[in-house]
Amino acid sequence: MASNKLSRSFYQQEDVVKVARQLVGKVLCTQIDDDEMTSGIITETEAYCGRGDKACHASGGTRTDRTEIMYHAGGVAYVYLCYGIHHLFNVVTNVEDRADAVLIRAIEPLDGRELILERRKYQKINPALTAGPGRLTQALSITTDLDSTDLTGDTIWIEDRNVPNSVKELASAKRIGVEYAGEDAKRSWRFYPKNSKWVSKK
DNA sequence: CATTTGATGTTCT
DNA sequence: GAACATCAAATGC
Repeated sequence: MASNKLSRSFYQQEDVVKVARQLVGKVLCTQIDDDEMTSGIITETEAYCGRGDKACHASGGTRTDRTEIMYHAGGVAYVYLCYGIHHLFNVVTNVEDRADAVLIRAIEPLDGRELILERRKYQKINPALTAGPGRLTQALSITTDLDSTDLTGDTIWIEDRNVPNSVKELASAKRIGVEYAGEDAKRSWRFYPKNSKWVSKK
């Protein structure tokens, strides 16, 4: 069966907010070492724009060792450590030097559910398992080791399986945890399916 | 229930 | 030394 893996041209679209919308309902997959493949339906995203968005790590065109990968052409992973504990996964978008990215905040488990439960030390499947940016990376075994990984490769990738969520009505809201960004904190650049349980916060 | 707090490490000033 | 795109456990109603 041919896989509908998202192509480089999908990630290189110029409107990062549009990409964030389109990613809801797509399927994020990881194949780590010799583990079984794990995946989940993306249920929550946030857009970060390199130009004119104070909430973005690369706002104002600042380049540091950490943010350098955000200036890469779209289609690579940006993974960083948050609060010393959590690995947060972003998709770099747009063409080279724009530094746009989409943060994946929540998924609904699909493939490899038993392995996901094991990684999270959970007994049952419920939203607390994978709804939250630090939770889903643990579930899919995404760490900063995977920073800069090419999303068209065989370690982390995103597929379009035309799952029902992809046609649900989307809700939007302010981004989480960016109060420091002043006026930019008010932008409604967070997206999730209306009525979905697999969302970190309403 | 809601709210607070402690854990934890890298980056940047 | 402060800040940080968070989470889970503990405490307060």
